[in-house]
Amino acid sequence: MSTAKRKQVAQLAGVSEATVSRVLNGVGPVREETRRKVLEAAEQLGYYPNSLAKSMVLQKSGNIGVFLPYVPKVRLISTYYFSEILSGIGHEVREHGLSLLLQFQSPDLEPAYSLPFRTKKIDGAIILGAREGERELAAFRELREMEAPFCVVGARFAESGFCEVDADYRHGARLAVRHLYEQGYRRIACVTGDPHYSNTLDREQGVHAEFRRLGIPHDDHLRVPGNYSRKSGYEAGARLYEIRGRFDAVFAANDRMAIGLMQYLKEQGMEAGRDYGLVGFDDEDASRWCDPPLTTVRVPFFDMGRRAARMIIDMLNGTRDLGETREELPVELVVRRSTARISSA
Amino acid sequence: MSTAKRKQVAQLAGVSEATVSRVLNGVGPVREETRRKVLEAAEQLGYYPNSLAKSMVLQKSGNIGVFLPYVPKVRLISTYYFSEILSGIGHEVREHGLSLLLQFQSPDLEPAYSLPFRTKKIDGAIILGAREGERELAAFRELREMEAPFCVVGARFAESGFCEVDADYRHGARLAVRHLYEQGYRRIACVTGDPHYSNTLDREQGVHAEFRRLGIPHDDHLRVPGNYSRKSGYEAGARLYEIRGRFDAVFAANDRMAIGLMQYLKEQGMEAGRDYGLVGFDDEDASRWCDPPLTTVRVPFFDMGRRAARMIIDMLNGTRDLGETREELPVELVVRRSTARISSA
DNA sequence: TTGTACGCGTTATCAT
DNA sequence: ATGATAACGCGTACAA
Repeated sequence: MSTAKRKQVAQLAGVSEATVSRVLNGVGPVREETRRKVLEAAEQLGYYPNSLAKSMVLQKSGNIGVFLPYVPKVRLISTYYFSEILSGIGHEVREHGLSLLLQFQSPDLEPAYSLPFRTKKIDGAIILGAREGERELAAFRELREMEAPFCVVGARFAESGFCEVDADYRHGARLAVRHLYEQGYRRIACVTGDPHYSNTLDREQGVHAEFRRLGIPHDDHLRVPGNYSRKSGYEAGARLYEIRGRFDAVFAANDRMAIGLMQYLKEQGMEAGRDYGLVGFDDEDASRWCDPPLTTVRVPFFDMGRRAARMIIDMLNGTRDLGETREELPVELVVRRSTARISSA
Repeated sequence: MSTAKRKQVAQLAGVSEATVSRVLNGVGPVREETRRKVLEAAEQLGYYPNSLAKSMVLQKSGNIGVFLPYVPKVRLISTYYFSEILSGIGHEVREHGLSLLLQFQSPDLEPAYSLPFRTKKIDGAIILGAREGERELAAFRELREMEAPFCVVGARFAESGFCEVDADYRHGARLAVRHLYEQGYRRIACVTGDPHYSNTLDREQGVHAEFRRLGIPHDDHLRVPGNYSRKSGYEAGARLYEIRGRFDAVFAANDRMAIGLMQYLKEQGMEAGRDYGLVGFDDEDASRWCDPPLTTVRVPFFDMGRRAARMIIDMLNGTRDLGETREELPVELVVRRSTARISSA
């Protein structure tokens, strides 16, 4: 392993260690010739500064922690979502010389956000997939009291004062419902998501707000609970099939459920965009190529990641303070064939 | 932020700093009462050891780097693959007190595997999505010369001496072809993947080996190049449709392409499992719920991640040496409806 | 069983 | 423009 220390570079260059640092960090005045000598020596010795020592003296690790929730089936459920956000974070963070330290959450333990801060492993944190509840809240309060820079992505907390980057789910849901309405659908069923996430409620509120605006009466039979898995969508399909006379369209809280539902109904001979309207949420990859392609609401996960990273970076630079900042990125309706206008309207 | 140092704990407990360390690290003999006092003091002060200082003196960062390849559309192409492997790594690494440092590769730059080693940011590395070619090879040789522990996942390098964890693609391809044959298919087309990856060749070799064994003649028209994207599969579908009389089944080098191809042919009225046989590779999520569900070869990405992590951990512990170790995890044929036995065989 | 003292490789301050 | 030197917070011989 390379084992050249600053000391040796200094000796070879015939200068002091301090000068070596100055040259390599580009600080302070340095005679051009000295500079050259140092650079040469460093090059020759294959010297690379030890980032641990650097971190030590600077009192910052240079990493930002990314907390991934424990989902029994991350692998099955939220692949798309997290990959996108992570890519966004990585994209933003790359040029700033920061590193990402992945933090996998443990199953039933309390969320352990503060530990890596306490041990100085991370300077800031981005928290993904936070759920509602007192436990999360307590963990966040702790972070706030420590004045630890952190940003929650994809969740809203009533008692805020936290930094949050989210999408405008409510508006997205309204767009979706409005679109169904404009396509001639009137009896709109709603497959909801896992109630542990704030954005599940957001979507539902959006739906109902738009119902009110459009004068669509509320029908509790048309509300089917799901949990964002494809399976739960499939099962929702089954439940709705039993009352197929009562709905002519479905709003599903995410694409996976929409696709599961579409599949069940297809097995019963009902085709989305022909026998009923169907709109999903997220615009994940599969939505473009399921059959028929799914109308959905595009959520800018990648940008959410970027934005969150940006915020943390700013906080670390002192450019932004840690206080409440809730940002909701806009979503966008993506119209595909699953909501073709019904002829018999 | 928490700011209690070891010194204060020592004072409060009325012992020396060394003793504090001994207690907290559980080394050396310590009188039980001393132990208790120290623990109490630490608790009371909210003391957490500074991992930077610790790393500094131990000369190891405690992180292992995970290199993600630069793929213009990671987001579209390889989500499933990487999520799985990453989860596997995380799962294995969690209990060992190691952290994962994500390393996003830059576009056209040389692979920069060695830098984080040189700067002591990581103690070991897991490299994902390595491509064939002199550049990668040079980068790996450099690591080897540095005696840096690293493990390449999902790739094979002829000049090895590297540590590699991979899947038995060749065997998987043979299983797939054999299955098609057993289902009565005889004229098997082959949609290949991106030739920059070693496992692309592996699969193709497997196919041809099995062709030979079964006495299936080689027909170059039935080989359609793809690049693992769904789009390329769709296009392959178009090409094959033009010569639809000449093939009765398709082996696609991954599921995404298989699904794209299935989609194109469906648009032309050809149904997989009825009008032709279709088998994919990977067993990604979507394969279970496309229509018809796709017969495919399951690749244990999650386990590959675990295994790679395990190897690095062992290397760091000195339990395993850095030399050549190529491990190929077994794959498994998953039969679904896309290869239903043809009736007219 | 416990304390003393040194070193890990930097950055940054203060002289020079 | 450059050189000493003091931290940074911890592990660990070695001494007691």
